[in-house]
Amino acid sequence: MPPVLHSPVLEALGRRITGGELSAGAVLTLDGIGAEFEVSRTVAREAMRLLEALGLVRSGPRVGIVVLPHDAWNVLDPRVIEWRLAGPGRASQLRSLTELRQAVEPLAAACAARGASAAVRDELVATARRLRELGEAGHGDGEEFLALDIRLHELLMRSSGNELFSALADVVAVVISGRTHLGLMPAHPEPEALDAHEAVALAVARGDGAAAEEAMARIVREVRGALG
Amino acid sequence: MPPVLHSPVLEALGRRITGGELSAGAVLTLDGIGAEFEVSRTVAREAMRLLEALGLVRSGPRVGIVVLPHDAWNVLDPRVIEWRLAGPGRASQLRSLTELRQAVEPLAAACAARGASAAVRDELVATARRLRELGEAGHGDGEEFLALDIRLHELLMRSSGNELFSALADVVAVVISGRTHLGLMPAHPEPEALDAHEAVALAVARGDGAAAEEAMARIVREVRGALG
DNA sequence: ACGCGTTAATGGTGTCACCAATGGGTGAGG
DNA sequence: CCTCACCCATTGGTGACACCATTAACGCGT
Repeated sequence: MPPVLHSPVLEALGRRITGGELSAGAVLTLDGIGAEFEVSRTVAREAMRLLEALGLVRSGPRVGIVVLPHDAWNVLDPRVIEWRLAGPGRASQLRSLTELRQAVEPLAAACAARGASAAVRDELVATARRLRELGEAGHGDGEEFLALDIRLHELLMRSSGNELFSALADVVAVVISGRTHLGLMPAHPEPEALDAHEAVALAVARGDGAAAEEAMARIVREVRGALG
Repeated sequence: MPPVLHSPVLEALGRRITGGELSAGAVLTLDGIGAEFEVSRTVAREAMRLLEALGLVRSGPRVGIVVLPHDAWNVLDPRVIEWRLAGPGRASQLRSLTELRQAVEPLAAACAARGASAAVRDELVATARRLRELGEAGHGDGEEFLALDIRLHELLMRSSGNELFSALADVVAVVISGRTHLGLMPAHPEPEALDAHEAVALAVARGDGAAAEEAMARIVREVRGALG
């Protein structure tokens, strides 16, 4: 709760490495980190341990802390994802993530059609309806549209009954958020996109897994198309 | 590798929490950990930080280290997955993971059909062929069959051209391995399963993404059916 | 000049003692 | 019985220290 995070160090170093500012093979030392961020060795060590757990660095005696090549990174960790989305290469990262969405979200929607609670079904159709209103009014790039879009996808993932899909809800949220904050979202969304969102909600509401899966596939395909 | 891990503490605590031995709300203290594992407070703190990064615990002054409910866990982290597969609830975990495979692997196979190198295509068909031989000879539950099965799926994921799918290759490997080591693998695999594996390999070899996706979907559907 | 064993410097690993901050439990007072 | 202020257990963070693996430099012999 106290956002007083003991590790702005981790944040800075993580972004620096994932952003390519520190490329593979670069070497850091605890003293260097401590000096730059004006922290003690202990907290530098803790930040380093976290970085190590994320697969970004590896440390050894006499060697210091060496930055690992990107194929050793824990690319599925939310922190790494966010850092990479904030740095250069965000386009490529966005493509990879969208491909993952393409794989997961349709199935998640199908599962949600089987397992969602009544309250969730209601909120889904209400959200989709409001989404259509905002989209047709030309606010497809606004904050409220964004929040509702995220909410709808999050509801679907979390209601899938699969904790792994639930965990990916955060990732999807970051991706959606990233898309509009990078200015890739049109003020007037494609009508078929709005149709598809409503179709997913309605399909889940009536428990039609196949239809939900198909409609969600349409959504993600459209998103993917928009990225090239 | 420096598997010379300074933190058997993390292993032990992680398994204890994910296994339910320490349920949500349980409280630990650094001194307690230090005393039990005979380590200093510093290393106990580092282990705790890692646990915290995995979403297993939360720590605060005067509060100690409280175990978080399972829906706060970082269920997509390989370590958490492995711990949970080793403890009770492995059946449920296996179901969730298989559902994830069902979502990801078909698309990954389709991508691999577009992006795999010539060497990979060759190895894929060779592996599938050997797999059939072993399966028909009644060694479907043997170690060599397992290794080849893992190798085939790993090749597909890693050749997908998507680093996120690559990262999931480890997970898939653990799942496949878990299935046979838990005795859920028949000595004589279903002929259609062998057919499907060969079909995937051949489809990828000739660059037919749609066929690869369909065949892989058949494989995973069969696996899922075997779990109930 | 080259190869190889020995030695020294480097920098992480782990421990300890210490102080600051915090927030939940406790008990006094209304 | 409820409120609220205080206390202190426990984490957060610092600095100094010993230890030791690894690397690089050195020196010796050929």
